[in-house]
Amino acid sequence: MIKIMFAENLKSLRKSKGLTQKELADKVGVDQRTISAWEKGICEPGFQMLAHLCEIFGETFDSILS
Amino acid sequence: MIKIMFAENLKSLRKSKGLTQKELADKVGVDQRTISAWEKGICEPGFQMLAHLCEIFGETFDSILS
DNA sequence: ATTATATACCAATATTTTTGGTATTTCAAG
DNA sequence: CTTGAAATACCAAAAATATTGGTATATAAT
Repeated sequence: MIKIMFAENLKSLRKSKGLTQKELADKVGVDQRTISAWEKGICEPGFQMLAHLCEIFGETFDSILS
Repeated sequence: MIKIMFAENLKSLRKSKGLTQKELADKVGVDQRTISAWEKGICEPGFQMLAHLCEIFGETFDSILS
């Protein structure tokens, strides 16, 4: 059973770009607390939003999910 | 704006394995109509389920989503 | 044509995600 | 230290999305 690493990956990618949760939230059009929830593994975005995040960070689906 | 091809990919992967919606549904533990909805782009599975589907079809996240 | 199997539709339910309001934490400046 | 501002997190309700019960329609084989 594969573990989805999205939460941790998102957090470290965001930090590596020097962005705050609020800044990333604005970029993708959600609230800062949504980013917080994603990073804490409370919930996850849909595919379209995931693609948007991949685009921003220059990552593939595979790298951001595993 | 990237188009997510999940719906079409899922359908063709399922057919390439010679599975019916019901058979795939049983494999992953959902109803046949859920598979139908995924294939018609009405809704989409979560990451864990997506990973399960990738595993079954021997595909990567990238190949199943793009 | 009849039966069996496969897929799709609608509407209600269940579940998940998102946010309003706010609390806590972090951290730099004095 | 203490203060103030920026960053992140918590709770509960709202909003949005996914799933399924009941059933209809379609596809295929005999």
